[in-house]
Amino acid sequence: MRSVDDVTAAARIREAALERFPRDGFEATTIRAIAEDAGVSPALVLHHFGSKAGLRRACDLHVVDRIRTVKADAIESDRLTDPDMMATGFQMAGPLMSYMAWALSSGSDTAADLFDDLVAKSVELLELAAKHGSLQRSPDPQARAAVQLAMQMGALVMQEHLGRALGVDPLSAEGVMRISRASLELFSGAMFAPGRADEMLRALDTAIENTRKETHDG
Amino acid sequence: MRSVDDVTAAARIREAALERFPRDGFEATTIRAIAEDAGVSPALVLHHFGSKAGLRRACDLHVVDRIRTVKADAIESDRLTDPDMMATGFQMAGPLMSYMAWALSSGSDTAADLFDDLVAKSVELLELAAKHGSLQRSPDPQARAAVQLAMQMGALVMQEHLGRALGVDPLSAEGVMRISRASLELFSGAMFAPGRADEMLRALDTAIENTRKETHDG
DNA sequence: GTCTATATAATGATAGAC
DNA sequence: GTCTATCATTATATAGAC
Repeated sequence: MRSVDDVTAAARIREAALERFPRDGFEATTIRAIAEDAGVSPALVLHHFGSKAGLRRACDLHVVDRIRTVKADAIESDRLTDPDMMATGFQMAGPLMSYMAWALSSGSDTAADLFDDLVAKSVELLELAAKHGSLQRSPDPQARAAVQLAMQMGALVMQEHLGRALGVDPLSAEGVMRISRASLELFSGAMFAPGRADEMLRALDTAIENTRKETHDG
Repeated sequence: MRSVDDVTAAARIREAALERFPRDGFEATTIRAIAEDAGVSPALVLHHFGSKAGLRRACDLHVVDRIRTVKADAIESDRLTDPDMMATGFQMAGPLMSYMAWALSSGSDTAADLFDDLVAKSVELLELAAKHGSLQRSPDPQARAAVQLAMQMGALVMQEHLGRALGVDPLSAEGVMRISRASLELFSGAMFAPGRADEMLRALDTAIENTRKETHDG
């Protein structure tokens, strides 16, 4: 029999750290504070995780592992509709993704590995969707996937500011809706006057081509 | 007569902090390290800025002030073409914007104020562009502007991962080009099959409408 | 597994000479 | 304005009892 508060001390410690690290930062978070949150002594934290760095590594691994599972399930079960993909960062595994975004922003190797894997997976899936005809191929699929993921994760890091600028809790139903809608609108090209986007894209491609020539000449 | 390295000690200290804070984090950066970078004693850092927090505040204010100036100039001189707006975070004031992105991600009030101002300014400019016909109005301009800015700033925070995933220095000419192009492609709707984006947008609007009804009923 | 007590090290900050 | 020397605090981490 195991109630909500009756998990092992190690798990409680990890959960406390999972909440504190992103909110206060790694250095600013003290073992003492985590111990108090978890209702244990500071020494027990070290006993279970060896060091503060060890605790962080355990948190990183835990989150990354759960995200991998969730993603694998989503892909398996074909629950990977496109609108979901856009809003995925703000829904579903909200806290999980928030931690992941923080981990990325503060230099976690474990999170970096997952980032690379997610980009690779996204490139694969995009290629699949292109074959199926629901999405269009990019001339630089790697860059498109990486930039999109960076933007999603980045927006997650900016949650606080997003919420304040919009006057809503970004994780509330209304917040998620407005942010999802705005994301989709941005990614749909609805912002541009018809034809304008393509025109700009071509201009940029020309500029890129010129740069490449210069590089090869010089 | 004033050579590059012969600026005032206070300025050297500030520049060192400007580089260290985003790279190592505020807490992880020691006054001693900054002092060494600037070639002065730790005590002089405190003498000029009062405290570590004071030094950070000085950095925040300095960066925010310079960004405000740059933005104002850009608007004044009409150098605010749309492709520039997209890539703005990665070009021009690269280091400036990188610091700003870090400041936002680590809870700077000063940076938060600028964020809000930039969103407001963007809403204004977008409305102007809509009148002029080069951009289209959004049903939720505030959300669109805020999400776009959050994504740009967020991508900046993710620079390191972007660079690694792409195999290029994200601030090199090639890196900026590829990232800019991918951004533009994403924001142009080129990813979606024709009609698909509008369809999804309508579906989301219906969902939002339903949520709103439920909220008013319940 | 969990605690109390403590060692050790590093940091922000101060005092005061020059 | 700039330094040297030092204080006071606080943090991680360890030792060892229960």
